[in-house]
Amino acid sequence: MAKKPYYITTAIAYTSGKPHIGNTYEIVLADSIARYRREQGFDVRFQTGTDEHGQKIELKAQEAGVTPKEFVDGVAKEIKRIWDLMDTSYDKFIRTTDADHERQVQKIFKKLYDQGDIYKGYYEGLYCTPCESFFTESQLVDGKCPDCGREVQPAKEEAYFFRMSKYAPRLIQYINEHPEFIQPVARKNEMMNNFLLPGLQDLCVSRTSFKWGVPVDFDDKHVVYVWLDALTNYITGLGYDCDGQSGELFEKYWPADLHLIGKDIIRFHTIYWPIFLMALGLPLPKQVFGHPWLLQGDGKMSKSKGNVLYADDLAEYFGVDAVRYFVLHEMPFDNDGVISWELMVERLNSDLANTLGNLVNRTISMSNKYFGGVVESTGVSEPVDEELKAAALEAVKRVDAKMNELRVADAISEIFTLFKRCNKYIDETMPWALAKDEEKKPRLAQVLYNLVEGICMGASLLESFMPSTSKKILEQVNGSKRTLEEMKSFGLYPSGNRVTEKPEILFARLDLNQVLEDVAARFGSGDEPQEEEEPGIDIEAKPQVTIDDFGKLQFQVGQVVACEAVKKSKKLLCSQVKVGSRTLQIVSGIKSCYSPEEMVGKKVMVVTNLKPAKLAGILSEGMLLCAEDAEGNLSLMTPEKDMPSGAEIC
RNA sequence: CGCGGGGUGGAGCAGUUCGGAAGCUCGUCGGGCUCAUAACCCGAAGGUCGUAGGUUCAAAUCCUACCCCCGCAACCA
Repeated sequence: MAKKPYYITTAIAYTSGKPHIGNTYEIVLADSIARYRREQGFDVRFQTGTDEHGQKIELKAQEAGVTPKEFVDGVAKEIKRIWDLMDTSYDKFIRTTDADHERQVQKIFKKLYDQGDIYKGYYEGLYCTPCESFFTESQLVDGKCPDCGREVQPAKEEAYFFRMSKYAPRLIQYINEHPEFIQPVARKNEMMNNFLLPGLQDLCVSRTSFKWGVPVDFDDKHVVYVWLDALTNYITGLGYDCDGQSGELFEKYWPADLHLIGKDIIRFHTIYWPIFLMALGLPLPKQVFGHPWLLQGDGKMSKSKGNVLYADDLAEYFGVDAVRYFVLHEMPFDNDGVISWELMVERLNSDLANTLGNLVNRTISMSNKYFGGVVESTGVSEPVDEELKAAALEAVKRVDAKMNELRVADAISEIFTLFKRCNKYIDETMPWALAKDEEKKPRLAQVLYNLVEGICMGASLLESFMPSTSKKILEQVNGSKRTLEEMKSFGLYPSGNRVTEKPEILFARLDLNQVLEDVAARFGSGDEPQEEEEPGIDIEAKPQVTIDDFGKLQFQVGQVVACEAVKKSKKLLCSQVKVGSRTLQIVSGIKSCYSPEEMVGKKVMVVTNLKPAKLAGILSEGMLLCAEDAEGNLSLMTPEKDMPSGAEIC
């Protein structure tokens, strides 16, 4: 019987920088699903890759002083390295700069244009010529350019648009008829109510403002903008050809069974992507799962304790499988998960070292101690054996059920429930007591056999999530990896097999305080500022100015006489600042670091000749000067000795 | 009234769709055991389920109002 195809994709990673643990989570999650589907007997194709075009990359490359292509080559290589390090079993790593992808994007664009779904129009807005940027009415500050403060003119930029509205009714119908299409279901209403039902806007699918993209081949001023380029990777990666010359892979694997993406881009995958596909006359993917995010600890402890987490750093510290376990286990199904050093150490010690590692270790030790490593089934059973057996068989079913719902974290928990049951079984049967009585040796043998069997089944189930750990355990107990089919029965371990003589510690316990010290030493300065080696921060350099330029600015000491939070704003405080005989109203984005109460009475450094502007609807007549560190912490500049309000700073 | 997510024992979470005895993991405390990685097993303490109303025989769950936290958007002059 031919295997059923199963096509799973991750979102392609944007090559603007090194992926952190949150990005890595997605590929590991996809990998565990892909591996499990293979277990279930599907012919799986698993695709991931990188999204490499766009203005941001053009800029980043410029800053780095390399060509965009050189820039993305470097980042893509890094991303691939991390995906490989994490032991992910993808079949295809597509890059949007791949020649065949680019060519196909052009053809698709042309086809959609020819059939009237894409039309040339104008992107209208208010344009600031020096900044080369469009703004909407609401973005303007005081009717001026928010970046430079100059006048803006209504202007049009030529652009191609996709006629979304044409397909909206069909999509609405599709979504209603396929309740499983958008996962988790809660997101479905969000999409319907916010975008589809109010009426879809046509989507701008080209840009002329930057060059780093797939050129529109019949109009070379334009490059294809983001979504038509990025989303189509799912089909171009299979060798789709819109002239009907698609390859075998495409015929076999499309439509995709699962697009695994972050919840932030659900809209693009459940609205624009299906509509593009409809326009191409292709079937829609069966399911889009917008997974939640993995957050890094709480904001406060973040960077100072080295909280910018990268998969490779973590893997080096904990091991690849431990990191896979952390991200898979900490991520609930539809809520954001948290990851922090404390939590990782807790999981490592309690689940991986204590429950699993120690179970394997003690079982092998006993086999060696009592039977020279030989594991034999003697058939001397007791009722308690049935409970262990049931737990093992039950675990297989439960894992399967959870995986079919994509509840990966729950599936792993089921496996660990089995390991815990094994530990309990040891206490119930007390092998060390049996060992004291020569007549009970056959019973003792059976107990150990049952344990080894339970471990084999657990280890086999673990393969999708922690592949190398699974392998290591099976090697140590000298068992073979079971298929799901084989795991319908308990007792397949070959009686008389010999376990390893020296069990290797699978996961060593770590001391939390030691870890935190290491982390502080490695990644950050820790809580106590280390005077001798404060790294300092570099910021983007601005062009040199003359003394005359400088002279245009007026700085004075001011005293805050009143201060209140600006309503409807999360960052702004509005202060009344006495400068000499004047009182200026100044709005500043410092609410995160200063309360209105503590502001009152402070002597501060003020730019007093700045042209007034409105912020959040409130007039601001100056600017309070602050120092800002890399984490966004602010410190007001105040005179080192007491100075009267109005004193000039020069 | 910008959009969205969330508030459940010390920590992290499940449970809320479709009301029906507050659960899991970790931590703490007590006990057991000694094969094992100071591990494993058992037990206990600990919660006004954000607040205030309402519906109901019954509310963590449904309704109303409000408070707080977190992302994003917009202003961070």
